[in-house]
Formats: sequence, structure tokens, C-alpha cells
Amino acid sequence: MEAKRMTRQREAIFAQLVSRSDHPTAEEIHEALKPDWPRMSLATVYRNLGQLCEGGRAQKLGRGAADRFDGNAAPHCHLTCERCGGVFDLPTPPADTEAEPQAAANYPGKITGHTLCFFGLCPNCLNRAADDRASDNTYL
Amino acid sequence: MEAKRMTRQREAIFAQLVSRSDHPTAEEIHEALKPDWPRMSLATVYRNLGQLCEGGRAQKLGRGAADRFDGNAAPHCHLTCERCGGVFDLPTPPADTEAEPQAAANYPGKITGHTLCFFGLCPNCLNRAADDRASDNTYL
DNA sequence: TTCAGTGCAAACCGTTTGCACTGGG
DNA sequence: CCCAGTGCAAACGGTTTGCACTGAA
Repeated sequence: MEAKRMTRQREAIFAQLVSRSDHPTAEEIHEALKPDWPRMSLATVYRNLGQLCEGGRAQKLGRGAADRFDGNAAPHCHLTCERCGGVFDLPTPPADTEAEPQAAANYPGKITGHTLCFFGLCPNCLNRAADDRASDNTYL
Repeated sequence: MEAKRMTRQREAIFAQLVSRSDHPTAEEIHEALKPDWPRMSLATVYRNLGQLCEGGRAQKLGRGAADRFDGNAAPHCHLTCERCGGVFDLPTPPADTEAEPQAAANYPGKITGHTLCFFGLCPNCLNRAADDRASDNTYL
């Protein structure tokens, strides 16, 4: 499929990423590498991070798209469609009352709340996916 | 409680927000209101959405900050610190094997996975919060 | 040698802000 | 009347892209 070259920069970026317990932004990585790589471009960091994510060696947290707003202020579960990028309410969010105390038990910070974030396909895209399967299977 | 003025624009924006089952972006709302409000500025949409969120009448989904990357590609739980904005791994993510099938049960889409998203204070900020309480409580 | 990857700078896109004007209270 | 809210345009910050150059295979 892809014939990726392993460059020193890519190694350095990946090394930086796995060596850190925080989850740095591209800019933070760029900054951290500056001493050793004074000429490395921020664009290179972005390109390599993107490629690492594509290759399944890293993941991007949050979704880089535009902010979405919800008229229902109560916390509830959402499904993010991996195909169209839309966000949808989940009808009956299963109450998971155990998760929070469980997670809080051995964490030295303070947990004030949580949400379940589901991902998959929205009803619409699920149907379209079925259609595609019948003919051509080129996603994306 | 709020000494906010209720303008026609704010009404329209809020109405639009609650009437929609998707979770529109500011731009989508702006676009949707264009027929009735050809002169409404996108900035007005943003300002009102922000204010509605502040007032607890709406919520912003996702976090508008910069993308963060994780060298651990396996899905696991994160805590987003409400104070410093950092993202941290949670040590023992409680396996909630029931959530997914439960949510999938009565959803016409397809659920392929989920994560627990916790929010609260990271250990560092928790300590700093305690310090502040002792002297001055001006956050931010 | 060759083309994927790089550095740089400009473009992009979503969001925020400064400013003078408007209209709700 | 007065100030919160508005429209507009410019600024901003994070991310992406076009282009000529470089270096891994």
C-alpha cells in the first residue's frame, strides 16, 4: 500500500509522542523538539502526526472539526458518525453510575463528571454504506 | 438571574438550536437563519451561542482547543482538566462492557466503539486549587 | 537516482475582537 | 437615555497546502 520512508524527523516526533504522558498538541511537540531540531517545521510535525494516526500508531484526541452546539444543556450521550462527521443524540443513554467512582478511586486528581462518547455510523450513513457495499466499496 | 437582554436575534438562534436534532455548528445556524435574518452576522451567532452556554441553556460539544495527540493508539479513557485544559490518561479505565450493546440496542445506526470522557481536575491543578483556596480564590 | 518527505511562507477556516451604531429596558 | 447587543471587518490561532529543495532507499 504505502511505501513510507522512515525519516529522522518522523522518528523524533513519534519518540516524543510516546515518551510523554501528557497528550501534547502539535505545537507542543514542535516546541519540545526545537533544541534538537531547530529547523524542523511545524508543518512537518502536523504531516507526521497525521501520518502516524493514519498508520494506527497514534490517535488524535477530540475532533478537529468546527465546534458543535447542543440546545439540550443536560449532559447526555452522543454518537459521532465516522462517515459524515455528524453528531447525534443517543436515545437511551445507559446510566453507568459505577464508572466515575471506579475511575476516581485510584486517581490523584478530582473527577467531576463524565460522558460516554460513542462512534460509529449514523442511521443515514449506515444505509448508504449498505448501498455502497452492493456496488463499490471505496469509503472516503 | 441574568440581566441579559432578550433580543430577537438571540431568540432566533436559540429557537434554531433547540428545534434541530442535529448539533449544528455556528456556521450552520448562521446559514439556517439567513433567509429570515439576511443581515445577521456570524459573530452574533458565536456571541449568542457562547452566552447561551454560559447561561446553561446550551452546551458546546467537543473542546474548541488545539488538537491533541496520543502515542497510544488503543482506545482508552482520558480526563480533561477543566482548569489547565490538559488531557491525561486515567490509570485503570473501568471496562464498561454493557454500555455499547445497551446503547446499540435501540439505535438504528451502527455503534463501533466508545470512550469514557471524564472531566475534572488533574492532580496538579487539584493541588493548586487547594492552595488558592487558602489565600486568594481568583481563578483564571 | 528518484520520489517521499522537508522547510518555508502563504493560504485557509473557524473563532474572536475592536469599533461605531442600534434598540431593548 | 444608556449600555448590552449588533453588524462589519479585521485580527487571531491552529491547521493545511504549494513549491522548490533534500535525503532515504
